[in-house]
Amino acid sequence: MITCTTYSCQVTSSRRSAALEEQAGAERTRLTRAVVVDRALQLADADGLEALTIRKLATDLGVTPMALYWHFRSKDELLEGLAERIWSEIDVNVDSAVPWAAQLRGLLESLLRVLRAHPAGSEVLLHSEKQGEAWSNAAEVTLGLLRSAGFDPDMASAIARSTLWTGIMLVMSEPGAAWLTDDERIEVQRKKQVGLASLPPAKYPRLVECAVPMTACDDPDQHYEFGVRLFIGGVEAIAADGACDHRR
Amino acid sequence: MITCTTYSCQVTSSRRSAALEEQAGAERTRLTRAVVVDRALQLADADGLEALTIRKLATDLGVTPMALYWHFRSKDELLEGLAERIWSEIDVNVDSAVPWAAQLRGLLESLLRVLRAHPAGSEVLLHSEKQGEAWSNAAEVTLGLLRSAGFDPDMASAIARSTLWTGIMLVMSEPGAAWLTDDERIEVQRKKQVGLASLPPAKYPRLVECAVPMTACDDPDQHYEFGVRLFIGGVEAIAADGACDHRR
DNA sequence: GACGTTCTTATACGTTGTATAACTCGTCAT
DNA sequence: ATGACGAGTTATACAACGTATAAGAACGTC
Repeated sequence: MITCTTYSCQVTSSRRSAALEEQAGAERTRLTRAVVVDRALQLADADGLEALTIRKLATDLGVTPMALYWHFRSKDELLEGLAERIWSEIDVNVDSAVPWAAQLRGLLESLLRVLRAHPAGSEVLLHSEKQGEAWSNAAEVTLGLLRSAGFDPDMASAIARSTLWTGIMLVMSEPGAAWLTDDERIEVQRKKQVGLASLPPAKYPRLVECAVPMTACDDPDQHYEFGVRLFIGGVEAIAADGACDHRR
Repeated sequence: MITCTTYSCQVTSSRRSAALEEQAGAERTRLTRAVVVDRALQLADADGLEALTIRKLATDLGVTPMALYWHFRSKDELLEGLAERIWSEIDVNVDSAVPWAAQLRGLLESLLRVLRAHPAGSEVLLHSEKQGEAWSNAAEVTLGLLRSAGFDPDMASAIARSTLWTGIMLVMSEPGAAWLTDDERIEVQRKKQVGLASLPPAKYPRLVECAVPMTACDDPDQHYEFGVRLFIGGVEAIAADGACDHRR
């Protein structure tokens, strides 16, 4: 019996033919949580999180949509899997010899590296519940270095949470619309620029003046360096400021 | 002729009866962009942005879903309307007599007031294109005070953008799941707390120790005050630090 | 071979955004 | 008054989505 659906055409009564396996470069290895998460992350990174649908993911894996529901109770659970996967990529090895601020900066930069490598990453983390093992590891390390620095649990928690959110925010706020071709992105930026630049200068002198730096970003690294300095500077200011909050 | 659909029952051949207008407290005033945006914001704030659907909004207004498409080309355009509406609520009157840092703090706090008043606000702004008039006003004021403080256009733009994103982030990162009843929210928090507290203390000493402050937030104001201090502190640090960036 | 567990498929339902075309109604020129 | 016209609304339909349900295939163990 041959079933031919919109998802894929494959022989189901006997071993799948090698020819069919090759088609579309579809791997016919058994499905696994890890395999599904991998492919899902690739898809989301390539076309945006909102383009990641169960059906597309399934056809991409050469499988029926419902096949995924054996491995994940729901799409939300899959997204949790994505989040955990992303957390697991961040490098939590810190050099405990350097000052605590440098350690914290290292963690934030590691987070930024991962999120920049995964265009869909920030949005995934944004909606995740944050309670898996990989998250726990990252949180533990962060809290550890802050507690060792002398912050009390309340302050350490607040700073740790802020670190995560700062990372997410920095990536999402990088000027330049996400997942468009480079040409399209540049075009969109240009359009926004002229939009600002052609505002009435009498009413919006500053906005007109800053049309370019408000919309574009010649060097992304600069954007991130600014953000990291802002955050670390703030934390140091708080550390110096509230000496009473410092008691362990 | 009487048409009776799932959306509403109303006499269409003659003037609508007063009795029908009263039902469900439905206002039968002519639809307007402003009216639609108003109701949409109410709906989104009440049940969450993902609960705001064209169909629900339409029945809520006592109208067919497609009626909304006369006033908005698409749902995205409606969301842009929501964003503009939210921007228009923020108070951009700053006391130019006080130091620039205090002015900036005032703007951020104004933004926070609005976003805290609109539970759906942060998510709306997160996806908005930010190019309406209300946005321009806010951006102009922010850039103005920063330029007057002596920051060059690049730095002023970076700080202005950061201010917005900090506001969004602070609201989204307030511990406590959104749009649940208070009881449910407390229950969810308790569940997360025990989840952390019951982790192996040998492997996660800090996380166990900080289980409560990492998940709960006795006083939200404290969370926001911390965030604002962190941000302003960072900006001041940058201002003091890079004296070379200070040339106007 | 028979069987139970593990995985996959087939089919179907309800909900979403919205394209298309028809319809209603107030306004105004005739 | 009346016919035309455009602003505003409705009726109907479609494709895509997440997923419930039940049936089927594959495979390790006896």
